[in-house]
Amino acid sequence: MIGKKLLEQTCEAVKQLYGQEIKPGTIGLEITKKEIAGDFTIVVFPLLKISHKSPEATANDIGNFLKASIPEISEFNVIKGFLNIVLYDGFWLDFLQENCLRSDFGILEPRKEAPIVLEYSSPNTNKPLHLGHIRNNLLGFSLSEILKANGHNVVKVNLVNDRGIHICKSMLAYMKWGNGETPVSSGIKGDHLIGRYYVLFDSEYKTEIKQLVDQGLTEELAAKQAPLILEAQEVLRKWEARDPEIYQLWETMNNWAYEGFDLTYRRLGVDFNKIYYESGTYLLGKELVMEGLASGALLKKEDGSIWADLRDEGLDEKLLLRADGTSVYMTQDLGTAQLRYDEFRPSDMIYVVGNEQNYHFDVLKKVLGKLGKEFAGHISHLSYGMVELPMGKMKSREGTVVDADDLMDEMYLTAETTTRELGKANELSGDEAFALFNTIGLGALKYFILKVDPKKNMLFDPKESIDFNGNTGPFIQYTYARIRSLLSRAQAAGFAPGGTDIPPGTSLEPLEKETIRRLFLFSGAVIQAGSEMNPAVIANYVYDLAKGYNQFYQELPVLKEDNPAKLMIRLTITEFVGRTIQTAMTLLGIGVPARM
RNA sequence: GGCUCCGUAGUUCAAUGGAUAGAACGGAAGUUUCCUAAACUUUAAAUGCAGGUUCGAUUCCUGCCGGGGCUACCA
Repeated sequence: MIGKKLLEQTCEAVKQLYGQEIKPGTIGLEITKKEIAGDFTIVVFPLLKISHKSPEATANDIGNFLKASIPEISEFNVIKGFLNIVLYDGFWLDFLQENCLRSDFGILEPRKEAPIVLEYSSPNTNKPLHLGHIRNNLLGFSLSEILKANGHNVVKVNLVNDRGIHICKSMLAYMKWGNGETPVSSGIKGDHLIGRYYVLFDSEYKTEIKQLVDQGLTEELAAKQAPLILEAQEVLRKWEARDPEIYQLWETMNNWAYEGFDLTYRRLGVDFNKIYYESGTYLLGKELVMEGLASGALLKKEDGSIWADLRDEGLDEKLLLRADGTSVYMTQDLGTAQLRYDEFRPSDMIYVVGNEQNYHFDVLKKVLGKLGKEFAGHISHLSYGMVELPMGKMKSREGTVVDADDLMDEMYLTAETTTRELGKANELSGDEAFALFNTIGLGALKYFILKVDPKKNMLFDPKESIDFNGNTGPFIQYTYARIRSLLSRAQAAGFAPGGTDIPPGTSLEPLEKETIRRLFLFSGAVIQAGSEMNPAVIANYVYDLAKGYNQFYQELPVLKEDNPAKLMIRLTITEFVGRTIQTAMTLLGIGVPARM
């Protein structure tokens, strides 16, 4: 509001003073830096060409104009080309009183418009979820919350890769060496049990390759001719032909995986509105490919395989259907996209997928475009960086994968140990303690992942583990718990935050005003996080808010303040900060405890 | 090789082209008869190299050096 007014009036000032129309976008409006007197700063350097005056003179011109036209402005100062504007404390008090009790502060009303379909998670059924999936799931869930807070209607979808050569490998290994083992008989979580057979396949396969190489074959040839891989391919063909025995085993093993995934998802706190299965979409993909072939958009090679030629668009040729008629990853993604479009008529389709698949999504969009799908232009890819370990990339075959379930177990244990060491679990019941350790442990993990810009690779050191002090989830949770504690004391003493008792004309102390200014910035952070598809914006915002409040809390008495007006202002700020921390953490998918 | 992303304190992360490059951890020194010390305060410490555009560059452009990813009839 005030920001918009400042920009508009600055444009008006330029028009009246210098006789030239400019767009608001050409002016830089910022929050004044902490060390400098002021609330908002307008950078006038870009206007010098129009004003033909020095930076100082230009800033003074505009400052005088704004002060005359905007009643909220009490004064201004100029440092070089920076026009620092100071608002009356009354402006900040009004803002505080109007918003402190709103549960929807910073959140936009849902709009009635076509939904955004957001795909995330996308597991393979041949192995359990790991740290990379955790980043994916946390980003996807948080992004959905952020988009909703921006007024969008969001449909969260999961696409399970339940078919393909990878699951056939697990199945083959199970048929050969499984001896009828089940999650119940072994006591192993279903997804982990399947993962074992995938690993087993891989090691046996490697052994075969080595033998063939010893017999004189090249590595490449050996990998193609090893009996196990040929058998796995045969399993895939049988599966596509709906061979009853194979099909039944496939259903059984996939259900093991789903049971395992459900537990992991529930614990992580993520969910979906709809789950797609690749087995249910790849046939539609095949149809689309055949249509594309008929229309001449695609081409068939001599061996019968079908391709998209994207060479004139800067990419290469892309296989869409193998010579034996079986489909590939791209085939089903074409079908899935079409299915989603038909089902939801979305305004946009967002895919949360690692940056190693950037090329895949370039190709997907181009192929859909070639097939004449206008929704191809509404596909966007939230491409996130990899999670690296100190040793480098995670490799399932080398056993350096950080398992999602194990990691959550460790976080829980660390939370428990730390809390007990601090003596803060003594008065809790068993259920309360369990809930608290989960909240803290997961909060630490989630914040650790989400505070990093999604686009960037990030490092995770399992040995160093995740800290609970400093710029962390528990730090923010702790700030919240102290606020809740203070608020319940206030209630007991008969004080109700809300600011009705604040006399007009009350002045604010620097720490009070600074905290209110931080609260003021929340709406902008929500909008920025949404438009950039970046939860880290919210994470960094809420850390800054909590950090600032801790200083406020340390330096200023609230309930022990003698002056009733000051007491009310500080209590109201406390209430407002507590609500905003909770809202922001909800956008990240992180819970906050009433005490810790 | 081609395409692409990334190089910021010892370490992990910030910084719509704007003021003196912010935090946290680790290091050094402090704060508790006071609303929860998982906190707060003080302090040392960084933009890979060389050019260019600009009033102004960590940010944009070029080259170099270093690292990741893709370049599959895997997903």
